[in-house]
Amino acid sequence: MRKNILPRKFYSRNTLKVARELLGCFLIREYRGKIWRGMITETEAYHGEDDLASHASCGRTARTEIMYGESGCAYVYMIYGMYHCLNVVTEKKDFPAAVLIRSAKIFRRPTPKKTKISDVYLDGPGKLCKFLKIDRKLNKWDLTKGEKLWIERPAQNCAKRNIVAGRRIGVDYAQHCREYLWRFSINL
DNA sequence: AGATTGATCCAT
DNA sequence: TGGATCAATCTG
Repeated sequence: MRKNILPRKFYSRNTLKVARELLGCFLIREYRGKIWRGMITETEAYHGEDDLASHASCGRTARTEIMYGESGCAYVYMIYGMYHCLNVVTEKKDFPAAVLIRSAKIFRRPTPKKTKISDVYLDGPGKLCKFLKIDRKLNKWDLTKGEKLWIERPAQNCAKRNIVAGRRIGVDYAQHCREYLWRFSINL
């Protein structure tokens, strides 16, 4: 049981590689006795202090400290006063980086079982967190523990097929970094 | 294109 | 302590 949890060494690598390989992985949320399970379909990489789109571009603060911390932990922040965004910390300790989980397809029934109830496609980090009851209480949560919130390996590796790369969303202020093709998605 | 909404950060 | 800023979403 739960032997497919992504280990810390998965996260403790190059952020772009992690962002690509998270596509097709299963995001799992356990909350008040219920378990939601879904496939990650869209991610964005935020990598290093040189990345002007990253919160870490201004260095260490109380808020960004988590991005410098142990990989495999959640970085959850509130944005625009209304929404939360879920990120997973990557790279070695003291290098600030994370992958934003933007979209996922949430299964409303166990995967193999055919059902008339449609799955939920959560396109957008705010909607994703709202549906999965993810807020700042999960900031700094260790995703390798396999409790409350974790990620499991995909049935098949999507990294080598069907990945679309594009500009990151909402980072027009980030000068030349806005051009980076650091957003990755797979078509369902 | 505008309104919403609150944590964060830094200059007072 | 005040105000500008913001990796979003919905409405029209």
